[in-house]
Amino acid sequence: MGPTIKDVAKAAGVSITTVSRVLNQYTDVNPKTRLKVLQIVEQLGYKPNTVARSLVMNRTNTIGLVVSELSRSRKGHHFMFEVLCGINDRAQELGYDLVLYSTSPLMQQKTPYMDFVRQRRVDGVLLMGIRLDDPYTLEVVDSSVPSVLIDVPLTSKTCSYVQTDNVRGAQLAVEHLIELGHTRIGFVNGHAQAAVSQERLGGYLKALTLAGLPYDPNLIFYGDFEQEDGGIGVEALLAHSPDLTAFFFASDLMAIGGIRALQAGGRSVPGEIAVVGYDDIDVASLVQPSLTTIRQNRYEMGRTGAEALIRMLEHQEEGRGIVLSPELIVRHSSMQ
Amino acid sequence: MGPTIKDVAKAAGVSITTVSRVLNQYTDVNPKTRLKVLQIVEQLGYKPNTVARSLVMNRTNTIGLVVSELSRSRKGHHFMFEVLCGINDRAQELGYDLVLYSTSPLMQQKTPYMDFVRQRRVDGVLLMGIRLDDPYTLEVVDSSVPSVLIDVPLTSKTCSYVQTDNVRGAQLAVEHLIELGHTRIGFVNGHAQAAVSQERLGGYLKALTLAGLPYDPNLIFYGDFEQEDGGIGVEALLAHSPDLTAFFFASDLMAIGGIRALQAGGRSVPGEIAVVGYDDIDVASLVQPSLTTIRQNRYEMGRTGAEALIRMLEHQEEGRGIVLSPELIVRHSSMQ
DNA sequence: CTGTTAGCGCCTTCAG
DNA sequence: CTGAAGGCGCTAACAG
Repeated sequence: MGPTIKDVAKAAGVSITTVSRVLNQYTDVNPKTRLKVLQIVEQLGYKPNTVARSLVMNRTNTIGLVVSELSRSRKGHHFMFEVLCGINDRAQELGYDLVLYSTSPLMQQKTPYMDFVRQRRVDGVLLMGIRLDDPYTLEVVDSSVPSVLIDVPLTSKTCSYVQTDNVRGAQLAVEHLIELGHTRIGFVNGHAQAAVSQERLGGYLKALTLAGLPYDPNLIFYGDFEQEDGGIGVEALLAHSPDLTAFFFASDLMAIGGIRALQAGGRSVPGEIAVVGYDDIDVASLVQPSLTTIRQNRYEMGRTGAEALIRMLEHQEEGRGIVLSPELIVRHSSMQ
Repeated sequence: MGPTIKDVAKAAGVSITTVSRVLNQYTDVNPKTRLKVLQIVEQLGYKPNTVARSLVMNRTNTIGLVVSELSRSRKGHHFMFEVLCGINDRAQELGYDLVLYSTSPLMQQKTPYMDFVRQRRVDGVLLMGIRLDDPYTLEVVDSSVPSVLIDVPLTSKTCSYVQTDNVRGAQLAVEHLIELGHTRIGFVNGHAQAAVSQERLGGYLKALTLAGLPYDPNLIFYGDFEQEDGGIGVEALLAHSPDLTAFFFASDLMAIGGIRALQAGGRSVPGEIAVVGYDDIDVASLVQPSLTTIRQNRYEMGRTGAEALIRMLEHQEEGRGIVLSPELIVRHSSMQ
């Protein structure tokens, strides 16, 4: 293949050691020698072999991104891609390569987290889309490999997390509905094994409490973030409580499914029923009516996560939680 | 870190070589020895160091995915993510790791393709989102590194491509409109430096010709696949030719932008103007009116691309073009 | 069937 | 300021 450090050394008339010194920014090299070496490097088009370097340095300058069910779930598309972009951009800026892995609960059972990491030789790992009950969740927290969890609020010495403030987000959504005069607000949440679901439930309750509204457990439905779950949730909740005038959904996809079901049932949105979603995916502004929702800065979550990981790697920082702010985006689905 | 092959050898009372033989499925090993070694491997939790292996084998079992402007363009999100999933899944099935890189024309100018590949030590590369006039385009074709282009129909001994039949796709779209009785059909194409744009133009013309309709260059507008380009295109074309009754857009995003502009201008879709898009992104079925479009099986493109690359890698297959079939999806935007 | 011997390309003490 | 020597963990002839 290409020239090696040996070729450079020979052509420059110096030892391999000296070339290595020049390449690694050592200062104790004669300026003339340095220049000569750099010249040859340029001329030969020498590129250091990162594999060899990794072997001796025992670090690869590579971080892994582990995604659960990457291609299975449609809900992921909207959320994950931008996080991925953010991670990728920041990692690249900081000089790290990004390797992608998708897992499933089944695979996680077969291959322990540490085995996985040790074999791939990544310096650190970001994980996204994993649930509280996934095998890796605990392993990640306990392991000695620097890791960052996206949307799972757990920390340890070697484990950080990044998420948007879900309590606050849900609170913003529900307070918005309350301000519009709604008092009977249905909540179609995500599945209970998502950390975000628990937090959003907290925000929903907090908003009710602060407004002095009663908590009615019959107004809550647990779906799986997918579009169809929205419709199912709406019907289930309305069947039991026909007096609902507003719905808060834990994902935009569910909100869209919910709106479709409402419209199919002859109820107009926002005329009779107000709707707020969560995420602000691209579609949110394109559907009719356009969706009032809670925006998460997904790209920034990715960037922040990558940066947090690399700081742990390079400065032995301890794990910590990073919480970004959500934002209420008012559109037509909640207009009076 | 973990145990090395040396530890296994010592514990098993054999030489390193023998352990290596067992690990690499050599047949000339005493069954008893093999068993003993495997036992120790299991017991110690030994995992081979892929970096060391890569160094001596001179191959990393890793493929790169180079994406141009990954996070810049919104148009990419919808298309690229599913291709990515397909690539990732197939690569994983075939035992390869996937490393992600985003480039820009500027970066491509600074770092030649070969330098890039040699430094990262990937065995092969898939490229997506690059334009005909991107620096890498030619380099990829000429280079000795096995590569696969997504949506750029160029081949060489070491370079394959995967795409959906864009001539056919555009033809399906336009023929559908013609069958509905339209004879003055505007075409909002993508930018001319995308290979797909040239081909879709070909399909548009083919459909017209086969139907005996005249070709009017004034009915064609070149956008950049983004939503706003659709609106701009529609207005430009209508200003010149107010008699248009149908539009074909080279992307669903442009189609949505176009529909918005038409509606804002007081023209109903599909009542007065019929619209067909391209891609069948998620949103297509959610907008109002739902979008008639040409579906590309993006996931399959990714899988096929990864597989083609790995076949070149493992069986020294020569580069070839792979063309998948598009499909017309009829929805409301073209209904009479 | 198994061990010995050489590296893969690079970094890093340790002596000059 | 520079070179020689050893080793990272693994594979691959080459002898036995």
